[in-house]
Amino acid sequence: MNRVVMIGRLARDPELRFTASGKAVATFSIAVNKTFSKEKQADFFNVVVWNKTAENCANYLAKGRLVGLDGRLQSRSYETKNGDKRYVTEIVADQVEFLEWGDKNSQPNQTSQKPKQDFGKSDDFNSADIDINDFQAIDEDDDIPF
Amino acid sequence: MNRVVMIGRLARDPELRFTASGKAVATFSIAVNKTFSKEKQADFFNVVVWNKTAENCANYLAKGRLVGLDGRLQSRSYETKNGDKRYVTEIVADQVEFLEWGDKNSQPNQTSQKPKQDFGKSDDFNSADIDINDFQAIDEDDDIPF
Amino acid sequence: MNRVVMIGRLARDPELRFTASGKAVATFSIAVNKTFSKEKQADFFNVVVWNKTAENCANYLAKGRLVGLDGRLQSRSYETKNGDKRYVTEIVADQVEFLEWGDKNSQPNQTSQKPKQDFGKSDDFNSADIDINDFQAIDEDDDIPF
Amino acid sequence: MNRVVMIGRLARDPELRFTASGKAVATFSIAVNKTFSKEKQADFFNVVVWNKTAENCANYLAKGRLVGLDGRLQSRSYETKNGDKRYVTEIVADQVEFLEWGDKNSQPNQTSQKPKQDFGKSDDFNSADIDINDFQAIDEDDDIPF
DNA sequence: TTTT
DNA sequence: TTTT
Repeated sequence: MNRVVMIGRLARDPELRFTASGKAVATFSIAVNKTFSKEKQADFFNVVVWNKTAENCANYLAKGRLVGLDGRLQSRSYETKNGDKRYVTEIVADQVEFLEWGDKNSQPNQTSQKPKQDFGKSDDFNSADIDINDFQAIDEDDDIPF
Repeated sequence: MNRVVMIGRLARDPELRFTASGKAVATFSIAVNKTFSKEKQADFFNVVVWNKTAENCANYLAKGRLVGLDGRLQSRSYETKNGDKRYVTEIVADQVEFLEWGDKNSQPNQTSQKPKQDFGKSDDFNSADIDINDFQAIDEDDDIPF
Repeated sequence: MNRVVMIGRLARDPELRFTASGKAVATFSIAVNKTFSKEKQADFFNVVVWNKTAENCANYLAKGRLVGLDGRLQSRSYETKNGDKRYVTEIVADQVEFLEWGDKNSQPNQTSQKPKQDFGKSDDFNSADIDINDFQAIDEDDDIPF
Repeated sequence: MNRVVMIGRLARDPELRFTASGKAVATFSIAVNKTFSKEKQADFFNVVVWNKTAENCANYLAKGRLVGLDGRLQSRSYETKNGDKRYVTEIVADQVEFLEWGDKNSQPNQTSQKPKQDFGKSDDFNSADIDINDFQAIDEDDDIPF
């Protein structure tokens, strides 16, 4: 069991890439305000999203937008250029709920018309077709993942 | 909102320290088996526990024991000796459920007599008395947190 | 371990009551859209909130508002007037995140000025001062809880 | 977003049934100890599990066994024989982690040999092939669901 | 490397 | 007894 649930704001625009096998991956980072602090501090986490949900994030999210995430935590290691191993902990979200709407470049507007399909709750996530090695494939071309 | 829930095994014995203000902090790392993999792979995460729960973890947990964790995710940055900033993401558990019992040095034994108090579900966690700066206090004396 | 996390809309205005010992309790129900359905169906759940968070809900939430909930699930039984036992499962939320703002009677408006204090993340929830019998106290005066 | 995570013990043996379309459904109830109580009280919840995970539960779980659940909360209504509507809230678990092993009739034994496949983390759950009407199909033949 |  |  490994479950992570968050509400936070994108700290930067999502970045969309594709694995060797053609799968979409979006990455972004999210700012989650700390509960127990008066002075507005936040925690920042890296988020990875796959498949159709990744494309929806790339098309409909932008820096500053509020989202709900449901997924799992993942640890990954990679080599720096000077050869040392670095460890990264990131959220792999299988559901991204859009809490503010608008297209990528407009101002967030919650009362704006949503697209016909509900992109916020992507039901196209199919755990069966996830290849755990796809992310390594990305690392081959592009060695600093974040 | 920021919630993390996991079941996994301690990858090393808990380490107990105390902040300047006398608060107990235990740290350990946890191995969580990946769901979608035949070859037994795991994700490893760092865990921080405070107060009485920290002491219970130090007294009753050891490498290999199975635990359930309920808490939040936290990001923290620290300086390496050569002055660059490094980012760490860790789980701050406010509840640790012991799923295998026995004292620190014995073999895990689930049917063994539990201690009179239920240490697994520590109800002494009081969010009000957490000082967000305590962890910095630790960093002053001891600069590589994990 | 017992954890529930949801995002949904209030299906009715919150109702605020006080226990014999003077503690505030708010109850409302929440509609959560089902993920795997084209025809917009929802699940409806009863929610209970205590203390200052209860008062904030009563003051700042209304039917239709979007909220994030973090809490636990609780089962409770009560007697009907004709003497049979009925079982209820409800969410006891210790954190309510307001995802749309405005006062109780205005239209939700996300870009509206928030109150100075952050009511959405109530940090006044103190598990230590919850008396598990308070809810029974309510039931004495008022025997159909929802 | 709708997420429920629990650790608890089966309060009765799982019951296995099949929908009209041949899908397996297991139902059982789970006892989860309340965190804030000295006198061992528990909350009881109904749990529904589908497909291969349902069959694994029926084969490997029994009253008293400890499990971790990860799923969502669902509300459902049904008619009593005398025609009034009754509302039920239950957990639909898409992952069941077996925390004590042994076959259905033996004593739980955590150190016993696990089956070759890991039944505890069922990776055969495929959201795409869930038919939201299957449960109604059950209700037709068998009108008191629990 | 950070959001309202 | 139900929300957008």
